[in-house]
Amino acid sequence: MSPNPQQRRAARHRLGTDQDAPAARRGPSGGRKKPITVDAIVSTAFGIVEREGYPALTMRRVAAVLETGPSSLYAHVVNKEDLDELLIGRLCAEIELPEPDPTAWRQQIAGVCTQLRDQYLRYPGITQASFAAAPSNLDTLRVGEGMLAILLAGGVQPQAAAWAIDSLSLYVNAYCLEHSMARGRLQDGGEGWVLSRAELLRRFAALPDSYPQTKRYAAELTAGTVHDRFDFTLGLMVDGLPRSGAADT
Amino acid sequence: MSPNPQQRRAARHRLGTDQDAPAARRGPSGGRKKPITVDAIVSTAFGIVEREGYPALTMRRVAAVLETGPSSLYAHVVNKEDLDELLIGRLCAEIELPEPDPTAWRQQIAGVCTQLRDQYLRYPGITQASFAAAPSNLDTLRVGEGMLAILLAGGVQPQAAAWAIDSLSLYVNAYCLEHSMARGRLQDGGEGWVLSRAELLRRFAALPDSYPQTKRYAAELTAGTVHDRFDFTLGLMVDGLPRSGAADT
DNA sequence: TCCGCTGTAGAACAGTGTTCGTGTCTACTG
DNA sequence: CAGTAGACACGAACACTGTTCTACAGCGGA
Repeated sequence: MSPNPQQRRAARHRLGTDQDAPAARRGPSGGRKKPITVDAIVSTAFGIVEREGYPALTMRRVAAVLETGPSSLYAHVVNKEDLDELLIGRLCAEIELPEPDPTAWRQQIAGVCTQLRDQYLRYPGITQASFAAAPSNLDTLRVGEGMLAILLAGGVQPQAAAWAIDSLSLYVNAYCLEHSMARGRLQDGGEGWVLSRAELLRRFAALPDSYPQTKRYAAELTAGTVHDRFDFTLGLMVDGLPRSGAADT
Repeated sequence: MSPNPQQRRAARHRLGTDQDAPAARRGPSGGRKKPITVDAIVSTAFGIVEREGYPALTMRRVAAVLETGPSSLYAHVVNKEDLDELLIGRLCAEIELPEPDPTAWRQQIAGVCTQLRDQYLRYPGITQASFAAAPSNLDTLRVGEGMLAILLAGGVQPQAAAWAIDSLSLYVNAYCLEHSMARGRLQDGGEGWVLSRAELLRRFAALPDSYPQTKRYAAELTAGTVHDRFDFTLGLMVDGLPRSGAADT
């Protein structure tokens, strides 16, 4: 048997109970010291993204690290899209989901989101892969399940909880995407659109008078760490959720 | 004088009051019926995105529509990134900003967000450009100014208003990006990850027992139009904003 | 008239993802 | 033990992408 990458990928989306069937790797071929496996590909891919950012993650780059040609990867991976999916799968698999505690559901849901954020930011730009990936992956569904459990334990109405998970995931993704984009813009170009706070304030002050509010509240607009904004928005979304009773914290 | 594209782009970010200086186009060169202008480039780019989606927007494609070679574009546009910026600039310029009405600030802010959403969705995938673009564009700042004015008129605390604008813009972008990604996934592949609601329900039902909440609340998770979710999240973010008094609507 | 300048192109370069055909080796089979 | 089937690896190539270099056209001013 030993499935093609296509079959393997389809299995990852079939959402069945079949447990991945290690397929009893035949003998590793020939003179290679280390045979090429899906896991090895994903690991080196993570290394590249962590060191050089997501745009540097090309098939050729991965192949080069593995000391082979690009075509060799296609025996284990359907696509670059497939590789992306594997990446975010492994990333989601490392998220720790707490046992739902009705008295601490806010902290718990924020904790999961923060974990996601930190994982995404650790591999800058990888959120692009997350946006492109279909949401029917088992690993991503696992964290969705965890978040749903937390919200339900907190007494959030099921419909609101379901939609809120979507919104939260989407926001975390977008936040990290923007973050990594800004970072990327910093380190290459650097021709002056480094956006330090002082610089931003100066620019806002130089705006024409048709931007009165922006000029007046420039301080507020540029205030806070980026992570302050993250916490603020999370609070906004979580605190507004309709609950069906239960005591508040 | 007649500025290079580089200078023109820098001017767009300088945020000064200088009014773009039409630069009195010298004679259009030679045998062309229609000379290539920045505006023509942007317009054809919009056409391509509207018809074929953002991934089809390549320099060569634009040049081909203009019946010329790719290199001709670089006399008017610094980069593809620059072209992207011009696109989202024009897109933002077409957003209508209402006169702030303290009694209708919720509807007004939702209206602006919905306008943005519909513009983005009209040109599928163009949000990618929006994420990549630097936020120091005059046109994008204009809608930021408008949103800020609405929120302040509604009595929202300045700091919260400032941060909320960021969050809202980010969410609208992310929503549209996800939407267009899903749309794109539909029309190419189509090998079965069409995610109709019935199909999703079937898949959730087939999940292993380690996903109890997802299985139980599959109906809620798949409920609602995509736009219902949009409205829900907007409400979540807007209703939670701290106000400094003023009567509620 | 001539010079210079601006805008238009063609060809080419360095990348990208992906596929085809071919080799090479292991592991099972007769 | 010999032989074959099949998985694996790989080099070369294709069709793209953004971008740059170079030369060419025609109009302005001197």
